[in-house]
Amino acid sequence: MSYVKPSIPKGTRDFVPEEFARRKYIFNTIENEFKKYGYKPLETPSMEFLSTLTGKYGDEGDKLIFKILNSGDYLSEVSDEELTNKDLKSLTSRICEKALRYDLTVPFARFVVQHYNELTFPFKRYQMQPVWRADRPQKGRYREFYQCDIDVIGSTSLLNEAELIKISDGIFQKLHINVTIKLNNRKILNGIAEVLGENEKFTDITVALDKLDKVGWEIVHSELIAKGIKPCAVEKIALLVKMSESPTALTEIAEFVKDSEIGRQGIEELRTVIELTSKMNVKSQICFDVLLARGLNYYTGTIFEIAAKDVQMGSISGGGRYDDLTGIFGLDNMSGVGISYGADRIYDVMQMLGVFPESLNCFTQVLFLNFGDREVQYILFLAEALRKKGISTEIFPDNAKMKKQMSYADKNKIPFVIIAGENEIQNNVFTLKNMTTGTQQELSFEAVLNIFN
RNA sequence: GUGGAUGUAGCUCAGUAGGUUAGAGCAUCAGAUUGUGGUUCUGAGGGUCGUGGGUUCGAGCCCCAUCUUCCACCCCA
Repeated sequence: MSYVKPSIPKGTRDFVPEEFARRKYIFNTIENEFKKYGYKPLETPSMEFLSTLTGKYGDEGDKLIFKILNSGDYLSEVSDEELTNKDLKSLTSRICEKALRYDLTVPFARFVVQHYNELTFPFKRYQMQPVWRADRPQKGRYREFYQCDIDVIGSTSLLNEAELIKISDGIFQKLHINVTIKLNNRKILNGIAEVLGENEKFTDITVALDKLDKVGWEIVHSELIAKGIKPCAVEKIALLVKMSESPTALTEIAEFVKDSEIGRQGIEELRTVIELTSKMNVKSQICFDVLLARGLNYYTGTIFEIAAKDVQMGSISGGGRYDDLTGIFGLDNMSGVGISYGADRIYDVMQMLGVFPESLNCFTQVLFLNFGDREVQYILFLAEALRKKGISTEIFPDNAKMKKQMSYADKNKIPFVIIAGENEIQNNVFTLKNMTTGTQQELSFEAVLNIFN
């Protein structure tokens, strides 16, 4: 008989009960914080039309979208000519009309436009669902992973930005992760490009600068030259890099872009956001970083990125303001701002830091040992009474050896075991054993219930 | 998509220069202990050495391909 070796696709994972509990803890913490600020839940389907997703994430992003083959005879409409030409772009659009979502923001934009008439603006929503990327997996990078997004759309107020920072701060405080919240504004970057006289090379410059801390100035320098940036502009960029490390970076950059209208606007916005958060009792470190660019090309204003301080891991959170994401679906003047938390990376970080509460390993509170049919009759009422009080209670299903049953309790980290055999029935009591201390006592029905108050 | 490493029991790994029946620890199961787990002792089960080819009298070890996982780049959560 032949069988397939059980395995799952690259970059996907099973979550065992203990992992699930820890993940749930992260989701709950995040969700509670979202709710506090009046964000409402939303879920969208795993798949969207491929046309909804393509063109939103840049060329690199488009390549990473998982496509879904049409059902049925999906080649019947395709001509032999198209097949032999092997033009992937036109061919995939013919045989794949659906794709797995790549993030939660674009489906959200689609949702807002589609349900425009039913929504009240500003609309605040949160969404915690898996997304899929055909990336090559590595540390902190999966092909299926969960994002927790909040967005507010239909408001240009910078109070939203400040609130998102405060929410992030609250979440990471609760999860015991020390973070740096990096802040920048796309308008400042636009202003810089304008001042440099390199408007059309804007993306090239920001992308090159974004990896400065990783690869160093030498490599960034040669990349800028290679992209055809004028030498005098490259010199100014070098100056900019120096400024970025200065404690008075904001003032210096403000001076640098003072001749650019949009640049000044960016500085103004950034100052407002920082001013607002300063009154919100934010504990995490907030820092302005001109070099922060972020790839997703729909951002137009504030951009955020959050990284854990004490461990080596890519950013665990990122987001920004987008002025025209709904435009592509036919709805203009709908500015939004949002941030996305990567649950899986947060999990990895917490695991490395060892900051998960110990209590998450405990599922069942009480285990009744099983000594046979008559004894089970005797414990049924107590088990029911405990469950009624909300205590997770198990009755061992088989009349197995006591050693096996005790061992089951031990392995499952069940803190209490109730032993009720012939002796207990005769005296109308229950023996309650505390598995942590190893002590046990005989108690009446009511006395047991009182212990679990 | 580019470059580099990796793959031996459920897990972590040994495996000497290619040579008979591939090992250990942990985990699992059973017993020591017929109403007491976590410690200890004894024993047992479990591997077509990632997969497919090739070289060789002979391959876990050498060669090729392929897949997996990991790391860096690209990009990102």
